[in-house]
Amino acid sequence: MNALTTVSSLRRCSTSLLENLPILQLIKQCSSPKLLDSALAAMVKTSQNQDCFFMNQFITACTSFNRIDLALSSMTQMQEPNVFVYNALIKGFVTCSLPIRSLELYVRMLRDYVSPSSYTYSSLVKASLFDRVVGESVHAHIWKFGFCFHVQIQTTLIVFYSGLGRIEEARKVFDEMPERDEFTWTTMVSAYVRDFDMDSANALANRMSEKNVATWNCLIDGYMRLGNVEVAESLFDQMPVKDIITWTSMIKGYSFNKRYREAISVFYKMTEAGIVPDEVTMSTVISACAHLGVVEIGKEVHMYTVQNGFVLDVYIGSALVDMYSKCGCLNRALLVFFNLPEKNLFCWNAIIEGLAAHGYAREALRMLEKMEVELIKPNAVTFVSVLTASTHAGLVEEGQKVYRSMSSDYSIVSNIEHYGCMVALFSKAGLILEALELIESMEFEPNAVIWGALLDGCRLHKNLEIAEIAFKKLMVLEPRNSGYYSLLISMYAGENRWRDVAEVRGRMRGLGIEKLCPGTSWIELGKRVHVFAAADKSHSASDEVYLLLDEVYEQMALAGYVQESEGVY
DNA sequence: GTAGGGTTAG
Repeated sequence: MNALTTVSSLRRCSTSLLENLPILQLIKQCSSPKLLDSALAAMVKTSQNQDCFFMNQFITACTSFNRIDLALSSMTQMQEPNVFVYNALIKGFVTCSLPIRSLELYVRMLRDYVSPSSYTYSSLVKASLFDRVVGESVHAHIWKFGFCFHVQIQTTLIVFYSGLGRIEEARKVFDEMPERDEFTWTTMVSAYVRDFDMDSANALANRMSEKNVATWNCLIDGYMRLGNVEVAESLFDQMPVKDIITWTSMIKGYSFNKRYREAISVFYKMTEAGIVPDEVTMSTVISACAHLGVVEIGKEVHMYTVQNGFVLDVYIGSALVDMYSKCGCLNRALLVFFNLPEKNLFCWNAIIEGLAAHGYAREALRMLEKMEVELIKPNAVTFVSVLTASTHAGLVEEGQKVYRSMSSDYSIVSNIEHYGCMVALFSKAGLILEALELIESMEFEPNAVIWGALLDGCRLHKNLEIAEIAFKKLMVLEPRNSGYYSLLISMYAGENRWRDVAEVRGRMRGLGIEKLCPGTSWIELGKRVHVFAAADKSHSASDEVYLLLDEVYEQMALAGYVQESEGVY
């Protein structure tokens, strides 16, 4: 027997296998989107595609593989689809983010005289979350078909109205319900929390016979979001039962309020209390470490996730990438990034921002290309990173190309940050007029960052004329920022215009503006963070630091670095 | 006989 006959006999064999397998088993065993086609073929062959029970199962399977097209076409072949078939497909459209199509199918269902069930409306309310009028029509139908007292449907309606910010409507639904369960109460409390109305949220929560954990959690989250950490803390202490969401909400809340140390300490307390954290907790903690720049703790937390078998999901993944790159460990960030089993937009943004921050502009640009190849659509944040990197590296053409592709290929509208990047890119490259033109083309008012970038470019390229224009604007926007004065003073001094120097100095004095307070950097040694400023001699720890610094300067000089002393006045 | 549906942490 040659190879060809072996294959064809195998084929025959597998076909008959398919035919003999009970159809339900065949559908349930579909482990890939392709197998759905053979399952359907088998059903059509035996006319089982007319069976509503099987079709319901089949459509559900299609939905899980995102093959809603196949589900629809197979349903169209049916002579008498029943409510189960319609419901499966309506739900399928919602799951596949095609809400309008689910509504169209609903209309067809009514035309076919198939009576909707409560399941139909659960899906439909979800489908109408995007539009007020649609949702209201669905609500009307819910009344018309007698589901106005159905607890679960009414609860979804509360979600619907509160999502549109129509809290009074949501409350009306709540009040009109003849019976409510725990979910209903929590949903309504959560609606008030989302509306930042903690008084109403509290009042309602206190009317519950016993607050459930979800409600407590909801309130904690609300107070944290409003910056009321103390109340959140007291709720946390008061509540009788805490779950993982409670602990994670506290960690998240502290981070939200920039109290990262407390966030990390809650994490340790949680583990000491024997509560096992999950992926959400871990990514939150890692991100707190990133904000603090505490790489040692970050590593410890990273180790913890590895040792305890956490799934390296996109949240933990992007948090780790961000943490390592913010802590200066770009290599580790890259290592984590390339080993991620799944990467979403956030992971890509984290690594691109990391590369950009470390000055690897070309690599950041390459990453953008790679991400496009992997069909992840970049967003506005991605472009800010790439453009910033291009600016720092002076990659004018590349930056411009990326900027153009942002609007033409991705229809992303430039925000003020993108303009800021481009103005800086042009200014730094000496294309001062292009920068000015871009500023004038903006559809919103340029801010101080933009004029500041232009001013800085003018200093670099000695364009006093436009520097004065930028300075004038900056005097309106940020008249008390001493940096701009210093910049202009140094430019006048460079051209020996001492009278102008004196004039600007006089203005500074007149306004009582102090000299620029120096920017600071910090470094983590062991588990302590040390803060440095320019020309800082306060580190009495040892002279070694300064000796090392001298050596660094020397190496830099050897590498061809010329210190820019101009402009220091 | 079918569906697992509404609340809280990214």
